[in-house]
Amino acid sequence: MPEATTIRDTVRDTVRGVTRSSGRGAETRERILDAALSSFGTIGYDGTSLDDLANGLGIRKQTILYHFVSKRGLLGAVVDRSAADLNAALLEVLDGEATDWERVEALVRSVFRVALEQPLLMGLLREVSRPGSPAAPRLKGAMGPLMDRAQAWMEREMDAGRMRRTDAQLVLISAYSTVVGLATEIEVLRAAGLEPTMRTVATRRRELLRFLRASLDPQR
Amino acid sequence: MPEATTIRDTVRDTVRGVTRSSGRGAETRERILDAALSSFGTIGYDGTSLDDLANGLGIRKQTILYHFVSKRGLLGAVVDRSAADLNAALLEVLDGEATDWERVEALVRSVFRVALEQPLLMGLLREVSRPGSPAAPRLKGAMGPLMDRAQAWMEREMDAGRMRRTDAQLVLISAYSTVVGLATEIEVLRAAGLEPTMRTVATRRRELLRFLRASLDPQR
DNA sequence: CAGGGTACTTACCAGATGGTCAGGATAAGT
DNA sequence: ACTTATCCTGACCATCTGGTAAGTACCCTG
Repeated sequence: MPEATTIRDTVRDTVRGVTRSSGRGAETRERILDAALSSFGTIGYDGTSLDDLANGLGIRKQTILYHFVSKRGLLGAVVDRSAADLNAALLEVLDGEATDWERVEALVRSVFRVALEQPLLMGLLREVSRPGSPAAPRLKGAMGPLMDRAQAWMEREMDAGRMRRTDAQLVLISAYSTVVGLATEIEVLRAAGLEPTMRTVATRRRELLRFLRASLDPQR
Repeated sequence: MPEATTIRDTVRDTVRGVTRSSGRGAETRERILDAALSSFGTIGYDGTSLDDLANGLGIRKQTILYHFVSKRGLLGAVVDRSAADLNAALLEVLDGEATDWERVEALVRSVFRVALEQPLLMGLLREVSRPGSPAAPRLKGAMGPLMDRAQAWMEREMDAGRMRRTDAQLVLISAYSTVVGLATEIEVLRAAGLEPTMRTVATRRRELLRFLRASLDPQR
């Protein structure tokens, strides 16, 4: 479509103007990350083309490559930033004053809040937790320390008798995949023409909490 | 890599011999479907190239296109066959003599058995239940009738007072995404270096049954 | 044995993809 | 005014993509 050139240039110049008037450089980087997260999380990594991504932003593909070196680099950066977001949400709780079961509940609520506020992030998580995903090791690297910390905390609780003794890692993975499954469920609901309600999510959360309680609560 | 030609030709001729000596035609079709299921289910539709698929089978890409016309056609055929497998497993139960709650339990067990025996199928399900997947409508078309039938049965049960009155479709979707989530969990477990045990799966199944019981059992 | 259908292949292609390279514009430092 | 670093772009490219066209080898049937 050759006649689109005018429009494209207009868009580009507009964006340019905006970019230039406010802070430089870093802003473009963030916009690329946002768009990439959205695209990776919905149509997937392989389904995302740098050209399309750039066009959607009124930018040339080379700009993306300038900031992130390669498509993989972009994926890595997206994963890193998303993992950092998740980390921040969880650390807030882990550093909070809630203890014992309250803390577990606070963690679950925190994760579900993130899942609701940033559905794109869940989409990315699902895309990335696929076997053979090029970013799987990256995610593991970014989320691993937090997982280790959570696991260590759980094991301390077990030693102190405040938690029932089980395989902490297994429980964590179960919880993780429940949350990712929630993302799947929401998408399937949408595909079936049903808008996901608060009730669906709340049900899942209640289930997860019950599962955790059954696994961890020493009283039961 | 020009020197690979010799090897490739050798492979091709060997395969040719095998193909020709035993049953013809239809066998190749099935082999392609198997490989495609595996590839779509793991690295995804976009990540799968017809050339790679063909090379893995010692076949030319055009053979695939001969049998399935296009890449989409191949995906459609894979989805159809997989849906037929699932349908068969479920119909066996739906046509069986189990009634009421026993039937629900039998259905769940049946699905989990399929999930364990054919993990690839679960991978495909996950790939396909992604929003915007090119095969989503196809899957809906293939599985829809069964879902409708299950839903209708549930509503009859509700009318008869043998099931608690709830949104049947919602419950079905919940159950569906639990199973797909199971696939995710198994994969994440593998990524974490843990072999999924029978216990993990059994736990999930128990949870799903409890959820269903809580939703459907009129006694509770 | 001629003819037609089936299964598969070689040869080829247009378009898209990720990526390279050599700049151009702008702001900041000297 | 000159340099330098940052940010972004146009031109270009090798490779891979799904897909088409034109065969070839084989089997079955009349």
